Amino acid sequence: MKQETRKAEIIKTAAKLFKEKGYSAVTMRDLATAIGMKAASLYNHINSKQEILKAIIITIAEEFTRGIDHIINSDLSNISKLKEIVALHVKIAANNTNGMASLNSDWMHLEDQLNYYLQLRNDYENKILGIINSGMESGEIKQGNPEIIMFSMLTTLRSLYLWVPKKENLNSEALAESLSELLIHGINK
Amino acid sequence: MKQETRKAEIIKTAAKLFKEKGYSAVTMRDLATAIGMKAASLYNHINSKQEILKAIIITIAEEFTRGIDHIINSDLSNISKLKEIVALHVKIAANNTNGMASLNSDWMHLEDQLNYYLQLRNDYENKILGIINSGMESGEIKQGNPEIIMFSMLTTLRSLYLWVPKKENLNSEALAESLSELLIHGINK
DNA sequence: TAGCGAAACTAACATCTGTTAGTTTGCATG
DNA sequence: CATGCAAACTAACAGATGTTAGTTTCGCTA
Repeated sequence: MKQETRKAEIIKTAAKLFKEKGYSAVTMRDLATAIGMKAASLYNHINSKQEILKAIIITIAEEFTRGIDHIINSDLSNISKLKEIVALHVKIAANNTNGMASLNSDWMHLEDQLNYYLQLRNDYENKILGIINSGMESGEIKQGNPEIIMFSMLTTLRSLYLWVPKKENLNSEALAESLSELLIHGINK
Repeated sequence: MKQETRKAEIIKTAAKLFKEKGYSAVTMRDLATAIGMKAASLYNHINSKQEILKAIIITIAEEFTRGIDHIINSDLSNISKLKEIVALHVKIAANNTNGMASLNSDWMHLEDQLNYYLQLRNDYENKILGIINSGMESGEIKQGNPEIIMFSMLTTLRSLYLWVPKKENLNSEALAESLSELLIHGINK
């Protein structure tokens, strides 16, 4: 097996540029320059611009899927499951800030993989909804509109990539703890 | 004064397309086709693609600025001010769903107006931070990291445009009420 | 040392892009 | 009916874009 380092470098650099300007506004010449080569040389390592986007987004989406399946299959309480979801998002956002930006903002530019991505996202949201509903039935969670709760929680978590890199002094565990506390108990004294 | 309807239609249609694919991926030919004219004809009404983006984003950003200044200058409690901010976001998101998408996702493609936009956004965030800090001092709000609270609240509110249009049966007042309750008191029973 | 292969390069392509110039159309007013 | 003007059109531009073809470079192994 050859070293995949060059391909990995291309994908990593692309994710950084996609975060700054979005997929459509980043050209293959931009990407090549950022790496220090000519655009045509990129094609020794990748097949298309689209393939780069797919590698970035699908990798993370599948990571989320594996994460939530593990949480769902645990025997934690519903509130604890939600806390684990917060921790999952904090961890992925911390490890792959740039990729998360593409997942959030450039998924609509997926071509062949668009339907697959949408399916993963839909399944993910339904699993969270299931936990919230179950928590309401068991009395752990206040009655309310489960979709509003999921929306609020998930948009906060999905936007973590914007915010995590600014706070390097705060470690992941502490951030996950603060966020869980906030989302579950609110701000009211 | 001539009728501004054609220009307004161009900006409104552009906002819709920008929401779907992002500023960079929407061409002037796409926009013209969506309206039912040729690309060159657009220039009888607008000066550049960039001007359209500016019209969309700066209009909303200034609306937020006016809104928060009004709230800040009221004599409401800090918690009530936060509730008013929620209502402000719900109202703007409901009235201008497509424009909010550009504000959130395409602000970095502003050229001349980029610094002005960033200044408005920064001022806005600092005003919210001021309310949260003041609420902690007065004992209305639990001690905690004010930036995490603001981040969580603001990312939820900024993403409302993704979600409001799906829930046409829910009116703005009810949504604002539910969201306030959720953000302030959390989900814990 | 010869030569093989990976990975860089130059050159070019066909198409798309924002925008301008110049022309035509058709309605409202004299 | 004549005419003036807003707003549409066609044609074209100069440059950017993703990608391919063919060539060169250079370190490793036989």
